[in-house]
Amino acid sequence: MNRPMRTRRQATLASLAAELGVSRTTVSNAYNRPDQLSPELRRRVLETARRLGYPGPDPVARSLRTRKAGAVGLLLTENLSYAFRDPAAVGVLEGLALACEDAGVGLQLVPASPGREDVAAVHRAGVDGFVVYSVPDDDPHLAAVMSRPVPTVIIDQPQLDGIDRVGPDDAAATEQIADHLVGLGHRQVGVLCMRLARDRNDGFAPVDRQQEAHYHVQRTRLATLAKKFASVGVEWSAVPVVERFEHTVDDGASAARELLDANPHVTALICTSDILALGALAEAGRRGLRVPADITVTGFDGVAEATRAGLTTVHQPVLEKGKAAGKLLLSAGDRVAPKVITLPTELRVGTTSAPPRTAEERWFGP
Amino acid sequence: MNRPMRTRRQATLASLAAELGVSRTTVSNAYNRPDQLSPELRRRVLETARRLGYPGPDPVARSLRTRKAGAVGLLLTENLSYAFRDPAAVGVLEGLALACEDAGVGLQLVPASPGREDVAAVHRAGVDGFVVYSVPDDDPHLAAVMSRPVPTVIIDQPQLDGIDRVGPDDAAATEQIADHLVGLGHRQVGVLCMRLARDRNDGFAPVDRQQEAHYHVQRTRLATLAKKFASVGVEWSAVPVVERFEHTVDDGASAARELLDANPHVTALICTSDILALGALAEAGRRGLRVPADITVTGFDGVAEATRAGLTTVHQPVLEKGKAAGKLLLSAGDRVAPKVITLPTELRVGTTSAPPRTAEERWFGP
DNA sequence: GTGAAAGCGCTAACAT
DNA sequence: ATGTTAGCGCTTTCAC
Repeated sequence: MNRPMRTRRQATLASLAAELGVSRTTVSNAYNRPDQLSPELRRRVLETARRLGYPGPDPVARSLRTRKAGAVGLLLTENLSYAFRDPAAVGVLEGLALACEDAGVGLQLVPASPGREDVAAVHRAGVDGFVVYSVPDDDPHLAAVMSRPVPTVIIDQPQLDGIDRVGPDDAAATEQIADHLVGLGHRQVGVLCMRLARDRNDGFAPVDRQQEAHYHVQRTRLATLAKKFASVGVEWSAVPVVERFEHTVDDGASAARELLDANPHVTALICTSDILALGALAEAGRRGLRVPADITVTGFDGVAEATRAGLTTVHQPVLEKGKAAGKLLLSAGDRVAPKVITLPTELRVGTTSAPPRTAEERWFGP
Repeated sequence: MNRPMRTRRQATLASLAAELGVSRTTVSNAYNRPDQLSPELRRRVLETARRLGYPGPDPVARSLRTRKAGAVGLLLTENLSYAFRDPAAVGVLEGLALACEDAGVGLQLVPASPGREDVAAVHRAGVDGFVVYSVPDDDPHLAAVMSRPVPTVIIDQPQLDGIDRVGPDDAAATEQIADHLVGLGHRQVGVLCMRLARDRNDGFAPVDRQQEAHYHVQRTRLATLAKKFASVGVEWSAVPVVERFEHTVDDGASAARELLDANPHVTALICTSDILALGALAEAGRRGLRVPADITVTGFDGVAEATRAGLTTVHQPVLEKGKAAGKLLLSAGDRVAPKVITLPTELRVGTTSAPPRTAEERWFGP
């Protein structure tokens, strides 16, 4: 199994053909169309190839000629460490990888961290299409992807005219949660949300920042909450919304702390992701608040760990989302009109939501 | 942001040059070496490019010319669903992705499921090198990778002469666990291990199968256990070893069940992975066995979930493993002799290991 | 069943 | 600062 280190290929299809005294076509056929030449000749070709150390047709040259790279790119403008630690993201990745494997094409993670403004990697990626997963609408990498003449499908966000997209109906999903909370009687609520824009803002997010959010998913969820609560007389501009740039359980906890320190009378913490909610749960415990007796906490996504924790949340099928995106991309040639796939969501009421305590209960115990 | 659907590029560097009345070099320079031409001319080039819908130099053609694909391939001969559900594997993937991102190169998952004998995807992948993660030594995809004239580094297994490798010292790590168990006084032990070969065998693995295992990691761990326990008088051929093809918590549980049904007197369950150990823990609970009072359970890997469960295990730095592999691969040009990186492991004694109960205790309670 | 011709689209010496 | 030349290694009609 030993292998010499060489940086330059020594044998090519042409040199092999010369050595054998046959045409390049024949050698090419030996690899790509075995039925196009006699078994005996093919055997000879392959045998000579081994002797000369010819590793078979160069994939890049082949791709140039056939105009197929045999891979799709994945653009993920998130810190990889967070992406791989978020079960929802891992689920999407798994589904996408599955779809690619089924089709026998590679899945290439394109290097594009949020900080790096360098978009060259997108231009250099030898892929037949892109899947873009949850990036802000003003991301330069996204613009680079859009400038490439290959099919693209976007997962979750942003929503772009004429571009295939797969994602849940965020407004409807958020309504499910909001209705649940409103029904329970919550009026003094607080919100923990993910990054709203590319600039870092760990703290309260005023209404204008909410409305101008470059992450469509967060914008929609907040807007829907605002609408729902306004409809029962809650003045949204008075509702505390705490934003976190990073998406970790610890950030969820610190956000909850910040919110509760400033608004101790809040009866429900609405989180725009399970990860943040898990952190909120931890912080509630730390403060000696019982969930749901003293405070209600809800999440979003329905990841396994949240289910185990009994979190009230809206579940969305993340694996299916990745799979659907992959399939959509790989069948892009067959279509002409852009396609949007909306995935079903389901409210899962767990053990972290209940009616708010009354004022008396709050002072004198249940 | 709308974009026409076209499958064939309409403008090329050459046609753009013609339109502008300049040479192709100049256009190329406009993209790749801005300092090689006047800002004014460059502006004109880019402007005309936009007008003609020229998306910039074709990545594949550029790769052919420069002999750089700008991506590395990852060969993972495991069912993706299991790979993405194993925290250790996800950690490796993350580390590798991080290293690639740092270097600005893509990371391509090469489609190669265990079942699929089709090796073509390996030949078609336009990559500058491969990382191979934990595959059996007789895997046809591995052979295909080795036949390609690009640098390769292997994570964990197999060990191949002349090939870069990064992994823990499995023998030493296993000794740490074995010493711990032997020291506690365990002599009647059972083992739960992962797949030993490409053929499915969910059940007991006789000694010869253990010794002929195509997965070097499992082979080493079993051999080391055999040696250690033999040294204190335990007849290894009498030690039950249960193998599982799939690597899930449920499979760990069912393996534990199978083992304990046949060998109820076993005082310790040694698992060759945390995932299997987590399953064993669950099964112990189901049978009403207290851990560690009634039975000791140990794992291998030291993933976060195992730590949370208090599992006694050997920790290995999975993230660093992936990172190291990536760096090694990306610096392969600088070296001539193959390099092997051995990562440190650390015994982490948790709350799942204790001395075995004596015979009396077993009958009359503690 | 086999070969000749014609590029795929680009970059990198090396001139000028 | 810009152009000329010479391929990178391969596949694919289309003849024979």
